[in-house]
Amino acid sequence: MPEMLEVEAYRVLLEPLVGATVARVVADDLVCGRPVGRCPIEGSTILGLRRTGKLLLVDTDHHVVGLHAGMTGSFLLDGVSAFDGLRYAPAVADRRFIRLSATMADGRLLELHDPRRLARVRIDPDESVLGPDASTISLADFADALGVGSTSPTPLKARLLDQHRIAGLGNLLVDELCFQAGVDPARPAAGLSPDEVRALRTQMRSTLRTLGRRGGSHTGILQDARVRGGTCPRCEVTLLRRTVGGRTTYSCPLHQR
DNA sequence: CCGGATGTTCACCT
DNA sequence: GAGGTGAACATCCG
Repeated sequence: MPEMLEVEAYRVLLEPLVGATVARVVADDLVCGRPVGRCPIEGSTILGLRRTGKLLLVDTDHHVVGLHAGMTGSFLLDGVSAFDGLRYAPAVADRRFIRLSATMADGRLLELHDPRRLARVRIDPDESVLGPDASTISLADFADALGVGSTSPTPLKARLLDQHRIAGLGNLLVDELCFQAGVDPARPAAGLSPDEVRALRTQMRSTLRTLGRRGGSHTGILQDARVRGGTCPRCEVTLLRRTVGGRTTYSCPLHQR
């Protein structure tokens, strides 16, 4: 599930916890791994919730807690998921996969559900390793992140997925945005013209806004065609299926150049 | 049974 | 140093 749109939904879900004091944290090896000793978050008061890219940041009066949902993690507040009522609701009901429970002093309950155990919880994470958030990155920083003008052969998609350069985009969002922008994700990012860079950023913002409203990363126009032999929603030709930037990539051979 | 999946990290190559 | 590849994590789905 989680690319930045889903993580933003988690942030909104958990926002009401601002002001709450954490009474008790029960977790497996994700956080406060030692069986003996207290979790350093117990007794802390939540001051705010932020997000950079796919990282959800909980500011408390003692520490910052970094919550990363990995590939299959989602959060529940008093049993309610951020996706309840939405079209695409991950199965979050299986209690076997609750990896962390945090009880507030007022009785409210925050839980992390994560079948594949790819989620991570970090105390005082190093936020400086993340690039600017994709939804707010400036044009200059965007061009910088792509390495425009350099001689690097690295494909556009690899640059867009690189969380150190731009934070928040995942495999689905990148394919969707390259499709919408009509750009081949395998092209060297460094070779994009200034006009293309500007257009790509505009498309990125619009894709994030549209899919965010619609319900997440998997609500793009390309989503249903992301199968072997899938056809372009515009041209009807068979989509290209390749590995680009280490991830399975679908693109249209005709209108993405 | 096998392959692949929305993510990250690390070892190991070129 | 820069990139790429494959494995690992644990589970589900086609």
